Amino acid sequence: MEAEKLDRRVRRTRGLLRSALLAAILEKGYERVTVQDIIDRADVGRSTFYAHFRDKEDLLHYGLEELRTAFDAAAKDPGRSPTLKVFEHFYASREVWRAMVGRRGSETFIRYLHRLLTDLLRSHLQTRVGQEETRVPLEALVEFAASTLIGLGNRWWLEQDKPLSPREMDKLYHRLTEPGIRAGLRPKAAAPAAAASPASPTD
Amino acid sequence: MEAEKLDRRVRRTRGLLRSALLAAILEKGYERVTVQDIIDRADVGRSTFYAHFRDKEDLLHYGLEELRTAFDAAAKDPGRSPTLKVFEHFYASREVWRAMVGRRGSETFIRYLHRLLTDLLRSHLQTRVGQEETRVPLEALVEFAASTLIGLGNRWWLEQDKPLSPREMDKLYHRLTEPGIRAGLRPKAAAPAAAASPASPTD
DNA sequence: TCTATTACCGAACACTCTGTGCTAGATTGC
DNA sequence: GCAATCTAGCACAGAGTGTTCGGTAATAGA
Repeated sequence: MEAEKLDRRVRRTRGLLRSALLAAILEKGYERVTVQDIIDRADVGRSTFYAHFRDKEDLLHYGLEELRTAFDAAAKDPGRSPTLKVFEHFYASREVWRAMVGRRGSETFIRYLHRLLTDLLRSHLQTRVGQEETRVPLEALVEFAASTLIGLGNRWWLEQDKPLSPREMDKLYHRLTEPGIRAGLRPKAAAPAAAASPASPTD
Repeated sequence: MEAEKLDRRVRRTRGLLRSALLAAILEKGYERVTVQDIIDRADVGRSTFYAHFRDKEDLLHYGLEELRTAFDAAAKDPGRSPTLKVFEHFYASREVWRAMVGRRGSETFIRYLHRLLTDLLRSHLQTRVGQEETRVPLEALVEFAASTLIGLGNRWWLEQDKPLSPREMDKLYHRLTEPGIRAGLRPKAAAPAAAASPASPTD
């Protein structure tokens, strides 16, 4: 993307900083990591750090660029379930995700992730529903899908000793969310028979 | 609870600190509030603060005690939907909740809230399902219900200009989650007719 | 009302971290 | 090889944290 034409020293420095951040996160969790930690670990001068990044968060975003592009790609691929792609990402580097989202996780990061996922799911749901006016505001559905994805995916799934495979997880996710989303997406149709009791009419 | 037998000065100080924290949160968001802010606002000595609370977060928890007891009560009342109670709480002080959970919100706090809600929902689901072995691990369902409650309730609902009433919100919540929960709770029964496509042979 | 107890104040202190500025020296691209 | 660019290292001001301590008030209880 832009990684080619840079001075070798710059590539080196940024690379060092990125891995130092990652290592530090794994060790103590993002929130507790300080710029000091990072530059010590990377063995890079203080001023050098600030020559490249505004602060810790800036560096984080830089390190997460590939993630965003991966998600964007997933959103544009209409073929397969975008959530499976997400779960695969989670699974592939679960230690990192655990450190980022779990107990010692990072608020900043979760917020960032949340935004990525809402963007992803919004565009997915939008193509799915077309122009129809949905029974429930689309944004609510997006929020529903996204928070479940993070909650279930990170706060539950990855905390397990022996997590399900991404595919199974995706299946589980859909089993839980699909009915609700379907109900919400459906245009203004027959009497809903509300929620609590009957609940029968899936399709 | 324990508020009776305390020295009047102690009550005063803690009260001042609690409201100072609240005010500061409303103004700049929890994360940006410093101990300095709090004691300035409360006009209380620095050492006094630390005589009562370990840090900012400790004070927050103290200020949230009533919330916990309210939720505990809701959990023990088998009559009505516990989530409605929660939504009513949210609605009653939406400015605060917005400040705590919204844009400038606090992930520390969300984490805390998340725990409260998982406890609440776990006990609710548990009584509901009894001894049956559920199709989906109960913890996953709890997580599903809780993250949806926070996401939908705080990140979407309260951010609206003219939010639905708590009752409507509760209905919406159930419309989205009930089908999934039902599917997950159901013991190992007949062919599910699953979710997305066939997804058949689960186990 | 008196008194022993308890809580508060304020200021100082050591500490950690942040972000900026500057110069001398090393590496790089060409 | 040489000019351009990057890095190291250090010093600095500023903000915040959490602790300590002696003096001063307010309180509870008799």
